[in-house]
Amino acid sequence: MKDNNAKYVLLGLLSHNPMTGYDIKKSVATRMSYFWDLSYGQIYPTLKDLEKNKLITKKVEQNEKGQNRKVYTITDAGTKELQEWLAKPARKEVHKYEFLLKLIFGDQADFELNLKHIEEFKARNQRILQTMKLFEENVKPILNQSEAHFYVLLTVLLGKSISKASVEWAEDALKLLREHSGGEVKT
Amino acid sequence: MKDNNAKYVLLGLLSHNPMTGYDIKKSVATRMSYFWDLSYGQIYPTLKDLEKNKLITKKVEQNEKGQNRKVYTITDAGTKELQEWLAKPARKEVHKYEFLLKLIFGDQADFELNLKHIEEFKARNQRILQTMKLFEENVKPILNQSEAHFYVLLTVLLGKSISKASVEWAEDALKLLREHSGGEVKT
DNA sequence: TCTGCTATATATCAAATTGATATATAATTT
DNA sequence: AAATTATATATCAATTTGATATATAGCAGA
Repeated sequence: MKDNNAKYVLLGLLSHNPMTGYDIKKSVATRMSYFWDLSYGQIYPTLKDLEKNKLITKKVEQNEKGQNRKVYTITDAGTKELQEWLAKPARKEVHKYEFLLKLIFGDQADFELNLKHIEEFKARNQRILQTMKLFEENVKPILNQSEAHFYVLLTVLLGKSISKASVEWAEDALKLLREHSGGEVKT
Repeated sequence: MKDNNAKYVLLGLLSHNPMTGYDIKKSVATRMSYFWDLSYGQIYPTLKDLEKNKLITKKVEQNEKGQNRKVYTITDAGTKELQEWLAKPARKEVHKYEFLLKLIFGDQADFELNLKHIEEFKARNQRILQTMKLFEENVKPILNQSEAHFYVLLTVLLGKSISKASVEWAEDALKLLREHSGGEVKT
């Protein structure tokens, strides 16, 4: 079977709770919003694939009201596969900062435009920072309830640190840019 | 023609200097290493496409020794297209932290494994931090030589801030993890 | 000298991913 | 009553990735 990260995200999440594809999408979009993303185009085919290979099992919940929910549960083989993957070294981080792509060509644009890109980046990171602080507050009181919470906290703390550093950079960059553009050169 | 970021990376780089596809690959891999990546599979087809649409022009350098170099130069239409793109708001940042994917399922692994993932992340970021410091030192003395250098500096400063924050997080996380695993619970 | 390694340079392609869209129903808001 | 949001599954064209193929030059070391 194909060996992509999506496979292990699903196994990992299902190792905590049985879930539907829709649940998984939501889970990734909240818990992992800072550092990962999965589309339905990855989730549903991968669920099929995992089931075919007996790493998870499907149970169709007959629901009178609404769509039938297909709830997936991890198997022992699935748990083993997950643990083997966890033992392998991680690949290096991948980043895409589209705004830096625009900023690095800032000499081709005018001052206000460059300011705007930085300000929008700052605003995005302020929102993320707030979210991370909220997550932190929510997880800290329930740390003792489950071993898994501790690891969620670690990931949240990285998101918090980086978004904070990003906001601080933005403030410095705005200052530097204003000096660079506005400041007359003194004798 | 297709409208992807690769197109604008090429136009942006060619707005500074005429280059070959190979030069572009190297340029992205150094200047932009922190925040963007382009494969040959994007570069060569996009160069063809840009030339067909007269946003760049090709000049084949007849080289007795070695392969012929195809040097591309941006046109006025290309410059205009670049500037229009620069004026549009940037999309939000995309991150992939594979090690966090492993760490967030840390309850399924053992202590040493989780430590190892954090340590490797720390090492990666220490290397990046050093590179960014080097870039900073190299660019600062030549800031007055070209307007473009100032914008490169801004991007380098963000890479520096974030890799520094990442190293610091790693140190805190290692401490927290050791406490979490090793510390006996007191009355 | 020749062997292997690195650098220059262009090019392609299978496999994976993205982002959008389609379908259907329930619940909630206006 | 209509519109919007939420739940839930599914597909697919377009794009991106990562690897590989091809060819030549230059250099280090055995």
